[in-house]
Amino acid sequence: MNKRVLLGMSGGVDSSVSAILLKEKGYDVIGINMLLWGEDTSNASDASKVCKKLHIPFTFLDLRNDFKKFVIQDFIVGYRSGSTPNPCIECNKFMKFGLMYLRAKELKCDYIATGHYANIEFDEKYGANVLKKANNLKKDQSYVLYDIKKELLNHIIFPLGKFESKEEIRSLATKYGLEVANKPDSEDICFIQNGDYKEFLEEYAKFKAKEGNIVDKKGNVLGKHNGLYKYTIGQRKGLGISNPVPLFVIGFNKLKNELIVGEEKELYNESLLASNINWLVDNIENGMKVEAKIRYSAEPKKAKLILLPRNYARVVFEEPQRAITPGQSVVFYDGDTVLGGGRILSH
RNA sequence: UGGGCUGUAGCCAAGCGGUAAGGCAUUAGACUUUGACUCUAACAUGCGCUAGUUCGAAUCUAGCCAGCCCAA
Repeated sequence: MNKRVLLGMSGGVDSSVSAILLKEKGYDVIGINMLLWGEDTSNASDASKVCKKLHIPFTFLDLRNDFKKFVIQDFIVGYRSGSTPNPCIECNKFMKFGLMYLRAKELKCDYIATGHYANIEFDEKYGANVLKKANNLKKDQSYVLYDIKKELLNHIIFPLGKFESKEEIRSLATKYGLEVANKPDSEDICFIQNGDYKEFLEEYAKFKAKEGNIVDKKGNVLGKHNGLYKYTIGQRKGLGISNPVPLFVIGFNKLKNELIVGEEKELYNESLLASNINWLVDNIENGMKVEAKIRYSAEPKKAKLILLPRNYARVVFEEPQRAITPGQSVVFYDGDTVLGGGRILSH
């Protein structure tokens, strides 16, 4: 009997091609579309059309309440506390590799699959299935997957992980006559339509712009800001201060409602403290050397890992890192293998 | 109303007779399944105003205006 797979389908090219690939490999595929936000069901109907074309069953899940509870709440709380959250990580943890997995078990599926760019392979060194970077490093999404449960690694398939280019995937979609072949890649935060997260916070979470001072490290007032949530560490745009050299946000003072700015060199720090560490492999040792990646689009950098109680860790880099930002995640790699990661609390 | 200094884009600022550097800010693209960073492009027919000298003036001269400083 064929193995059964529940495939998350966004209605885009990637997940649609994933359906083809799984089917070709002989899996019994069930397509599922999850509505996370808003009223727009066009993606669901795109996904449904693809399933129809490929003769696979299609199912639908309205997860909007859970999405609000797990992802949106975290996003809002993050900004309220002056940090910069990454909602994609929460979404993967709770939605795609949380609730969708539960649904898969209900449907008696052996695996779940998504169109993420990452690989899962058995690795001798760790004696288990591990999460690895995608072959196409430009599209690699292993970073946003570090917070899933380790046990799931035995039940996930990423059909696109081995592809070297997006073009191959699009041409496969064309070859099979999928209408979605030329849909643009999705970008930006999915629940924020016009790309303006500040507006979202103001309208949905009732954030109010509260004016305060922009100061340097010594406390000299350099200008005014209009709401700390509009800024993140390392940000340069939108300060409105004339200065011989560019100024960047280097910190916040929540109590005084002050934005602290400084020159680029002041953005560098050589260690960070992270909490809520999730491990995807077993053999982690205190003091071990890893490569640590501090944001989605950063290069992993050599660092030493110091394990602390209660799932905290300190990460000490060989070279100072630019703009270590509370709320973002640090993900640990051993070459291509994701060891785990956690949330940055401070530098 | 004696003396001195300054006046170049939203801000800072170079130029000191040969036809307006640069930085910040801003805007538009690129990059990107987070926020940022980064990259590319755009941004003063005009240099406080008016007259003059000159083939040619932001640059020299005169007057005026504005601001600052020193002395009364």
